[in-house]
This record gives sequence, structure tokens and C-alpha cells, in this order.
Amino acid sequence: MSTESADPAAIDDERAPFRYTSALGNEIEQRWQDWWEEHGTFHTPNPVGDLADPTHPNADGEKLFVLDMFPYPSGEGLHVGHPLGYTGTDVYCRYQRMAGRNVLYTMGYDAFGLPAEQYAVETGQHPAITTEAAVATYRRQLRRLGMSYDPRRSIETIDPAYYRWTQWIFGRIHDSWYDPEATRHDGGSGSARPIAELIAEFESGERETFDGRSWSSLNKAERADIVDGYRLAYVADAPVNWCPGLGTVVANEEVTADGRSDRGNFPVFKRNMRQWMMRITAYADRLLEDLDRLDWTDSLKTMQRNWIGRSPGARIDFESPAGDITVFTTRPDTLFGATFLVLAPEHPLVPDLTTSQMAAQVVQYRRDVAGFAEAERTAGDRQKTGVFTGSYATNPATGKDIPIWVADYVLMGYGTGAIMAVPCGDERDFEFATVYGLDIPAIQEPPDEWFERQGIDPTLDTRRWRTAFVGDAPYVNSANHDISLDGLTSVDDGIRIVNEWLENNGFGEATVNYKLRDWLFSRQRYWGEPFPIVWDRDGIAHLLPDEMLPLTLPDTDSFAPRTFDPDDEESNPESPLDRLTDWVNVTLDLGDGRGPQPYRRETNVMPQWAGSCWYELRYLDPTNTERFVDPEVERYWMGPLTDVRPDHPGGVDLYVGGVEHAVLHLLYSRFWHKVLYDLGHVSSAEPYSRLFNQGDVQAPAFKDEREIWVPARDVVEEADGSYTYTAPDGSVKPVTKQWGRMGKSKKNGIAPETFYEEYDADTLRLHLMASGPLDAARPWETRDVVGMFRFLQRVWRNVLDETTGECRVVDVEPDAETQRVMHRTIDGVRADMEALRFNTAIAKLIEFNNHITKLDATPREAAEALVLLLSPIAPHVGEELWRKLGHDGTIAYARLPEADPALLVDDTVEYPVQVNGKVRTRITVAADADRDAVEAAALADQRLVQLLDGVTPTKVIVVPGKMINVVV
RNA sequence: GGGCGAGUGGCGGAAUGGCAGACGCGCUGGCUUCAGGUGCCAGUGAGGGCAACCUCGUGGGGGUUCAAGUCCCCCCUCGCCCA
Repeated sequence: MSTESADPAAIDDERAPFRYTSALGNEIEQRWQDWWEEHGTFHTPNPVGDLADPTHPNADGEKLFVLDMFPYPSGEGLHVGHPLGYTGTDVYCRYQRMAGRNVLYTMGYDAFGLPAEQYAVETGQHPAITTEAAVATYRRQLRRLGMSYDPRRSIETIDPAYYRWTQWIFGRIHDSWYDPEATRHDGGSGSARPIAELIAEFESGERETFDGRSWSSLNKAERADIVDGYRLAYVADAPVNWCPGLGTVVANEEVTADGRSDRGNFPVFKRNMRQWMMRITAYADRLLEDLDRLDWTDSLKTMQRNWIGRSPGARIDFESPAGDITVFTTRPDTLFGATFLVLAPEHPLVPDLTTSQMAAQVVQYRRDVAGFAEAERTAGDRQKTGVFTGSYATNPATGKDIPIWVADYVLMGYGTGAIMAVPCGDERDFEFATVYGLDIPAIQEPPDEWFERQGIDPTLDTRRWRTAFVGDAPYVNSANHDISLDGLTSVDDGIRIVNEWLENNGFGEATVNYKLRDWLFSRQRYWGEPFPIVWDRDGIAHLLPDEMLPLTLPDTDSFAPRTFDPDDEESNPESPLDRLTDWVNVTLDLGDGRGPQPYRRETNVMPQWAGSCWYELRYLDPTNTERFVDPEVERYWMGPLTDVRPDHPGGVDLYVGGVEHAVLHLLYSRFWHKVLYDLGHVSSAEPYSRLFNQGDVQAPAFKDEREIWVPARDVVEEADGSYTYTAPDGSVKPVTKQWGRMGKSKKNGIAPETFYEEYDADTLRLHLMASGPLDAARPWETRDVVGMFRFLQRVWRNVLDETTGECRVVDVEPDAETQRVMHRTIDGVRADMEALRFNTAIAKLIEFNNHITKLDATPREAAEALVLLLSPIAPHVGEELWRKLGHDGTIAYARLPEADPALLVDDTVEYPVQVNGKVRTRITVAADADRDAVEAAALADQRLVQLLDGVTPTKVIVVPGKMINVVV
């Protein structure tokens, strides 16, 4: 830089030294952020305990608990997409504080888990160090955005003082069982109960073991096995998702549709392994039913319903040479049409059923399909494949022998892994039967319209059908010596009759199948909560007593997991904690009367989701060392609001986050909360009564020729509109542009810091809130931001003199028009803020400010209303102008202005006058004119008389306050 | 394939069935300035007209209504979720 051009800022300084500039904005912001911290401005009082404060200005206000989905801090720091939801909640909280409510609002950090561990492995640093650094960055960045969090309530899931209670809750889940017969304390049926009550029932003989053996005849291990079969957290050999590339097993929810891990995109293999599970399936019905009590979007509820996947149907046993084959079907009424069985290739009975003639083919088939993902296997457009086992089963309804096939369109993970195939009533079975020439008897007589749509004449000869028929239609060929469905027309009736017959004859029973599986809860990783579990020499698991918590994660340099060739299905997981033999092998007195005993610690750790299952509860009472949350504090913040709705479940008043957590976090968290509720630890039946999904911020992202994302900040647009990327080695290559959600994976994040050079945090907040409704995705365009900066400058100029810095408001009554604009603004902005419509609230504030700009001087009343209403969105400017207007302290608890209803209506109303629906003229009449007077005034209008040209209107419609339509 | 949601200026978006395009960006012109930038003022859906005004216009097609971006039916495109 040379002297040839003057510093542009210097010119402004001369002429307007007190103009609102980026430099001034940044100075004000950091000053107020320090002030808030020093004064504990956003400390929120609890009703009792350490955090109680009856002197707080809003201590007696109505409570409001607002929650953000807390972030998983990555080494990259925040990008400008993150604060979209966070700013929305902050604006809402600041607004509600000014409306007098006692607002609980804070932020925590979800810091255990795979990405942190992977980052640590890559950089060779301990995850505790990299994670703490990332958390510190997030804290600094969020503070810089002016978030009004109560800093005392922040938590980190990796803090032993926090995960002590994660382990404690695990213990409560481990030490309970689900009794579907129990009457819950709220009167509902089905409840978690302490496992001790179950053991007592076995001991007293009140409850029998499954196989009828007497409790007293069993040894310890046998008893433990039986009890474990009831626990809500249990160890089981179960088909799990083994991911050699990650070196760990992962949950169903973490596997993508094409059978890969959502982290790292490695192949995932189904394998039976001994793992910790959570019996979330016990809660399937309650998780489903209670969705009706939640104020969530329908799309989110639908996603949860689909994931739970409740299908009523029946279990039916088919006799076979290898014993009974149990199938699950949603259409037991079609049993008469079942002409073959199909087993999943992994079904355990397949080897026993395969005859020696078919053995080679079956073995080959099972090998062939092993590599296919579930999604590929069930894809609708794929040619069905399968192989005959050589064996036959008996259809209990028809008594006929039907062939048993193996085919990969049947999945081991759904139902029983075996189906009865009804080719005339199921499209997949129809297709399969057609390919292999199997019998397709008709059991329903489809209506004529169905045949018409198929383009064929009505017939029961299914060889001429093009597809299966599904729906209500009269049954045919559906009778045996006991029952007959023939002639019935309702599927519901058919199902009921067959189910009764199955039960009466011992062939099966009505049952409900769920897509939801139990939650795989252990991971063979280092960076997670250790299980508070030790194993004794008999292989029995023992829960550590509460006073041994927290069980801290042992420090080690060898935290890297053992990973494998991603395709090495035969590899076996190894936990990093296994290597720490000094930690693993311990002698402990568990206080169970057995004295010190040698144990082996559980070496799996909990999955990333554990810490987020209950964090909102810890925010309530973060300093409590006696309990995870004080019951009175929990009831105050999260108790059911039965005055709002009799079936209100309680929980967080507003939860804001991305839709990507629709089935993972939100399902797990609800499950934990319900267990705590059943056991009487919380008063709320649901954790989040209202949930709002904020949209994404989209940004340009760039891919090179290999379809790999390249950092967007190193891409430039060429003169011809194409894009090129300059790699760190200096090479330049062409790339293609796409829009995508801002984030690490697409390498298109824009850091908020880049923003403070030209603008400031209040401008960013305004821009994020103004650029669209909170739930809409929006593209990021940095050049659009200047509009909100200009707006702040104009507000500033309306309150302060740019040359002197002095307040320039005048103490005179605003004129009548200004009063009306002001009160309409107050009314409109308040309504918009209540409804989270910040974009339209900002538009109204801009209009009001533009009105003030046109006045010769700014009336104090108008300036104060403007600053108060603006301050939730632009809090730093709000505070600064509030001071300049002569007020002490903070604006955070100043009361919002009230709209005077009398000033919301005008004296006169301008009516558009339509002729046949098209606006042709306008008239102005008194606001209190009645319908007839308005009509008369319209018909007397010169222009209308001219337009009508003597024609008498057939009808005149007057919509009071809105418009007039003259029909001719 | 199924479910849900969305299609409005050059762009982001606004509109209890009642004046389509609020507000912002961009663009055009003007003022300030030696100049650039900032700032300020005005204009800005398309087409026609000297003008007052007129015609068209919310993905496409139909319908309900005095009146449809909004409600109903069919179709197209995009997004998300589940297969």
C-alpha cells in the first residue's frame, strides 16, 4: 500500500466520526459481551437449590425452557450455517425475557465419539486435547455471536462430572425390566420396574421361569441368564453390524441404505456377536402412541412411525422335516393361497432343510448373495433369484405340502426371516412364482375395475394376470373343514377369522411385528463413556455401585482402535481398553456382601448417542452432586403443562435442531426419558414437547474430476464462468459447482470470523434471520449481507448524531401517523416473534425505521420502541442505543412496548373496488361505515359510474375492511 | 416403488380465499465526491401506450367461488425420508 489513495475510513471519520461502522460494531459487541459476562446477565434462577435467586428480575415470571441440539465440536470450528438455529433460539429467548418470562437457555457440547477419535488418531494427539480445543473454539465463536446462554449451566459429555450420571442412568436401565402388565404411576399400562422386584417374584415362585425350572434349582449363572433376558440393558448374541473399516460395530440407525457406515462409508457386515443392547423395542408402542401428544411436525412424526414400523399380523408355524418353521405375515387371511415358503439365505434352518441333491446349489446361492446389501436385495426392479431346498412344509390350512425355497428378497432382520409366499396377493411373491413356475392359485376375486386397469378380461386364471391383487375383494378357494372365508369381502374379517382359527388349533397367533430392533449399545472404541460394569470369574456382569462412579476413562497413548481391511468380514473387533490390563483386571468390593473379589472390567464403551440422551436434564441442575437433577427443579422446568392440554407430556418447551436427528437421537432420547419417567426420576413423560426443525444453509461446493470435494475457499470463478481449484501444491484443475448443505463433508463451510472484517455479529444475526423462514433451507450469498448492515446504520443514525455521537431524539409526542405506524409495528413484530417468524418481524422493523428516517426529528417514544423491538435480534446495538437513550443497566430485561389497540385501526379505510374481480378504482370511506354505506359510496364513485356505463350490477359484494367487488 | 414437502421477478423471499411480488440483494438513474468506495434520494414482474390507463402474469391442465399463489382433481419438476 502506498500513499496514493486515502484510507476510505478516514474520510468517513472526518465527516461522520460517529457513524456505525464495522469497526465500531465489533468494538461495541465485544464490550457488551464482556459486560454480560461480568454481570451474569443471563444467569437464570432455579426455584430451589444452588442456582435459586429470588431477586432475579424474572424469577416470578412464567418459565420457558428453550433448547438447541448441542453441537459435536469438530476441529474446523463453527461455520455460518451453525448459528442459524442457534440465533433463532437466542432471539426467541431474548424476546421472551423482555416479555417477563424466566427463560432457561444454555449450550453444551457432545464431545465423545468417532469423529473426535479419528481426528485425534490422524493428528497423533490425545482426543481429550483435540476435543477440549475444539470445544474452546466453539465457546469463543458462540460468545462472539452474542448468545445469551447461562454459562453456569453448560455441560460437556466428556466431563466425568457429567458422565458420572450417564453411567448412573445406564445403571438404572440395566437394573430394570419392562413389565407390560404393570400399571404405571400415571395410570397407563406397561412400565419399567426395578429388576429386584422381578428377582423377588422368581424367588417367591410368584413368577415362573420360561422353561418351568424352579428358581431354587438354578445356579447363579443360570439365574443371571434368565434375569438378563428381562433387563432393559443386556448382553446378547445378536446379529449386529460389524464394520471392519471402523473396527467397531454400529447401530442399525448408523448404517446407510446401501449397507455402509454413515461415518467413513465403509462396508458393514451382518454378524452374530455378543454385545450390549438396549431393549428399546419394549417401548415401541409407547414411543409410537405418545407421538400424538407432541407438538412436532407431521413429517418428523411420520419418520419416527416408519422407523418403528409397527405391523399387526400373525405368526404361523409350518411343519417341516427340520421342525416348525415360523413365519410372520401381515396377511394371515391369505394362508389358503400360500403355495411355498421362502427363507432368508441366513436362516438357521436352511442347512437342515437342504437335501443332499440340492446342497451344492444352496451353498453356492448363499455364497453368491452374501455380498449384497439389504437395499440391493429388496430393490423392486431387480430380478428375483432363489433356490429350492428340496424340502417341503405343510400348509396348516390346506394340509398340502408346499416347497421350501431360499431367496434373498427375504431378510433375516425382518420378522422371523421366513415368509409364507402368497403369489396371488403379493407382488414380490407373484414375481418369484412366475420366474420359477410355482403355483399361483387365486384366493380372491378382484373387482372388474382392477382387470380393466390391467387391460385383461376378468378371470381367476392367474396365468393371465400381470401382477398380484392386493385389497378388499370376495375370497375364493379359501376354506377347509373348519373355516371358510369364501364370499367374505373384507380383509379385516378374513384376518380375524384366520387368527382365531390359528390360535384355537395351535398353529400360530395374532402378533405385532416391529421394524425397530433393539439398540446396539456397545462400541469397540476408546473415546466414549466406560460401562460401569465388571465381570466376575463366572462370567456374570455386575453393576458398579453408585459410590464408585464416575468410572473414569483411563488415560493412555494407545487410544487408536484396531481397524481392519474394510472388506475383511472375518475380522473381529478389539477394544482399545482391552490393552490396559492394569485397568481391566481389578479387585473390588462391590458392597454385595461378598467382600473384595477379582473382576474384569467391561472394555466396550458407550456409543456417541449416550451423552445426548439426557443432556437437557443436566442443564436444569448442573451443580447438583447428589442427583442427576433435583425433582423439584425438573418439575418446574419440564413438568407437564396440564393447563395447556390435559395430555401434555411435559418436556422442553421448544427444541430446535436439524431434521437429520429424526430417528437416531430423538428416538434414543425419548426411550431413556421414558425409562426415567417410569422409575419416577422425572415428572415429564417426554423430553421435548415441541420440536422445530431449522433449515440448512446451503453454499457452493466444488468437486474435481474424481468426484472428490475440494475446499471451496480455494476455488475461483474464471472469466468464462467456469471454476478452477488451486491445490496446496500449486496445481490448478477445473472443478464443477454444486449447491450443498454447508459443512465439513462438502468442504464448503464459511467461518463467521471472515465476516467480522467487513461487518459484525449483529449484522450476521440479522441477515440469518431475515433471509427466510427459520425452517427453510437457504443459499448463502455473502453479498446479500450488506442490506442488514445498512439497516443498522440507518437505525443508528435515527438515534445518534453521526458527527457528534450525541443522542438526537426529541422529547415530543410523535405525530398521529407515526403513532399508528409505531403501534402497528409493535403489534406485528410481537406476533411474528412469538411465532418464530423473524424474517417478517425484521421487514416490519425496517419499514418502521424508514418511516422515522423521513421525519425531521426522531421522537423519543418511537426510538425506544424501535430499539426495544430490535434488540432481541441485534442485541449489541440494542444495548448500546439503550444506554445512549439514557437508561442504566441492560436492555435484556427491559419490558417490551405494548400496542394500543385503539391505534391499530385507521379513521378511514381505502377500499379497492373490483369489477368482476379486477381492481378498477379505489374509494376512501370512514372506518366505521357500515356495509350499505360502503356499497353506496362505491356505486357513487365517478370512475365506477363511468366504467359501468349505465349497466346495473347484478351483485355487489362488500368485505368489511377489505374490498368491494361489483359483479355485472 | 411408497410417504412427506416445495415450485411466486435476475436472486433470497412476502401475502387469515379478498389490491400478487412486503422487506432485502442486484440492477438503472440522480445527489455527495478530483476519483473509486461508502452514504443518501428515486425507479425496477413482462408487454403495449405521449398519457390517464390497458393486456398478460404465482410449474402445466382442469374445477369450485363474486373473488384462487392460497381450496379440490390430474400431470410435470425438484428436495427430503423410507424402500
